[in-house]
Amino acid sequence: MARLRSPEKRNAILQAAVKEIARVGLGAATADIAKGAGVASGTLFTYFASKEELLNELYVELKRELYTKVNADFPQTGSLERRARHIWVRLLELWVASPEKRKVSRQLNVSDVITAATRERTTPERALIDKTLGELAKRPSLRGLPEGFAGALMSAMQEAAIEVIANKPRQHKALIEGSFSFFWRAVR
Amino acid sequence: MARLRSPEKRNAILQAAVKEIARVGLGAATADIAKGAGVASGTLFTYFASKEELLNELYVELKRELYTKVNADFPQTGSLERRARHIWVRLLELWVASPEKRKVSRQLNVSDVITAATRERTTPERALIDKTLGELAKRPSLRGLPEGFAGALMSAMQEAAIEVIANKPRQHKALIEGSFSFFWRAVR
Amino acid sequence: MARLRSPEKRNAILQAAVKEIARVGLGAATADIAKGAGVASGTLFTYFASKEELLNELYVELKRELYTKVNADFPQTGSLERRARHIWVRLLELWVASPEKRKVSRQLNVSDVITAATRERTTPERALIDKTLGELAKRPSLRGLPEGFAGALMSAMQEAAIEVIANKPRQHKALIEGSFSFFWRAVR
Amino acid sequence: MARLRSPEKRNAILQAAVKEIARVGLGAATADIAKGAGVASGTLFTYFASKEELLNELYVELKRELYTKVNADFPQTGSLERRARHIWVRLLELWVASPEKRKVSRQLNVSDVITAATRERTTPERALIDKTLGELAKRPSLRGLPEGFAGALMSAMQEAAIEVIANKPRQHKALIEGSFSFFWRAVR
DNA sequence: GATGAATGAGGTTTCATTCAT
DNA sequence: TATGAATGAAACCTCATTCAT
Repeated sequence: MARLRSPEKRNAILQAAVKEIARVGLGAATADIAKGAGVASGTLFTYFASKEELLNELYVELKRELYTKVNADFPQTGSLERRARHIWVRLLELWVASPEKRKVSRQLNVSDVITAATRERTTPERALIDKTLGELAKRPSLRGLPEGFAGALMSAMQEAAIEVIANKPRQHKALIEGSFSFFWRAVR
Repeated sequence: MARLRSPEKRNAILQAAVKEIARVGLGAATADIAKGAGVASGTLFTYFASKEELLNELYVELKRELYTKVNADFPQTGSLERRARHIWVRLLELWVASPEKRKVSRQLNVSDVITAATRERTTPERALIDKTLGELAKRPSLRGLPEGFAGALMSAMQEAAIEVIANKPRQHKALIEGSFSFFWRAVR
Repeated sequence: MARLRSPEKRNAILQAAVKEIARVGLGAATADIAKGAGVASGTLFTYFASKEELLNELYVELKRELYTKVNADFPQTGSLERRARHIWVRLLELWVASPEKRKVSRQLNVSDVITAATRERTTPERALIDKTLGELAKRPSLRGLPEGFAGALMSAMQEAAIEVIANKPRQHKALIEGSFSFFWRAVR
Repeated sequence: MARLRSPEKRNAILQAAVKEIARVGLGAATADIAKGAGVASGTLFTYFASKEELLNELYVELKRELYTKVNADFPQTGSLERRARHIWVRLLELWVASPEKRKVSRQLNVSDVITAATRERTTPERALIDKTLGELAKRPSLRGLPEGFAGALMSAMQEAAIEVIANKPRQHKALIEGSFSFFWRAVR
């Protein structure tokens, strides 16, 4: 048997990609990513057929990690507010903890490299979030606005929050709570 | 940059940059932008010292155009709601009308090419908007949250709105109004 | 190269090489050839020390197969014409039957990968053919022209014939016969 | 006005391509070709959009040069034999004079890089040759054999001749004449 | 000032070959 | 022996920028 493709190496490449892209943008050279991962430049392409594929896999990995952590100890039987707060708090905490990953996520989001198929791959992990968002969308405050608005809204408001929180990391706990209060005031 | 010979040519280049960047991202080749503007590839560099400068100038130009149109017939003596609605409606209308410009703005925003100095250059034109946002920030609903949150919030919620409106261009008037109602409900 | 474990695997690699080279030229990747042969990419190098060696072995194999089939039921005691016709017909039939092999042979012939030593390795199998060609060269029509011309001539005229026959596979029997008549008219 | 694309540079690249391809085959690196032509590696691509295009242009250039020289002082009113001999002699003389070009031509011919469209581009220059070949094809010796056979035949027999002549450059005049005699004996 | 050919570093990707398993 | 991941040198091509015209 030959050496097997190791998940460690794959992860090292993905991590190095986060670092490099956070530093120089999506134009990050695959050679630099490989070097950052401690593998030869060609090795990257045994794990990802092309830079495009690497970027798409990175997107999935980043989202999955996020959603997995949100899903852990999710208060499924809790009130709508409790569930919404859980999502809000978890996501913001994660973003505060890994600003690089958030930065990369944003770059991937606005670029056109991420295919629709790739985006779909993350839907299973989003089930709990989507269900909560769905309930939110039926609230009187959002009725009449198109489906999808609730989700876009939450993301957007979190973006706003994180932007501000990033500048005041000391108070992040309070700001996360405060921003949720505002959000909840709006949608409830 | 020295004084420029032909503002028309400069504008042609900026317009072509919007088209190209909307099409292929920030990696757009300066040669293609020049061709799109109907000038020689070298000419671009007599108007902009480097691609980086072109991008920064484009950012300023885009923001200025936006703010200028918001400032026109701004209801300075109107109520806070009236002024907030004016800003909301104008910005969303402009984005609906020029999706390419919005796409490019977003790309420029998340990338690191735009310097702090460049961002500051747009503050004068933002005076009326900032004043209104400042008043908004003092509302009870936003009190306790850091300065800047109101602005970030508005942008964010508009992002959410535009995302949804872009898919239903027919109903854009109603959706702009509906999304403002929601926004106002939250902050008032 | 040491003695080889599995002649089947060796043959599979050579066959796959024919397929791949016919498809994409001499630049065919060894990894693709290995895959086509159903072996691992590294395995190829236990049978052939290098790609160059593989190509040289392939050349020999192709020629040997050709000559072996020509030598089978060779009319050794027949007239010069009979023997010449036998060679002519057999070779053209084989080429018609395996266009891929012929294509590969041609590519190998014009490239510089095939060494003189390799070419020499096929001489034993060419004995009958060379003897016939030698007799041909002594004909009045070819006298005065250098040794080797007869052989080059036959190959060349067959090339011309096959080129045309390839486009009319239905009539190949008649065309093989017709082209031989012409050839014989020339040299007899 | 900027520097204009210079035919000299284009020719230098084509010549360098001949040298390099004759030396190492069609796998010749574009960078080496550029260096051989005394231009920067990128410059090659302002004259030829891709290596493929370079190869196709090279094919045309090589054929045109050949045919132009054959067409010069072509004995249009001469007998069929005279015209055939003219073609035969001229082509072989040119091949003897430029073995590198002939080698490259052969490589291009057997590879699949040359498109049908490219081949067609050389037909105008082939008019005189084709007309002569057409008359040849109507000779009793070739009647019954498909159209195109005469041309393929001449090329092929010349290939055979050149193969032999290349080894005896001293006697090339005599061998060219001798080989034509043989050819003519066959078709007349 | 305007032009666009020239430059060459740098980008992604391929591939023959090696070698740990 | 067989495997296929790992390697890194090239390969082709792009592109921001310069500069002769």
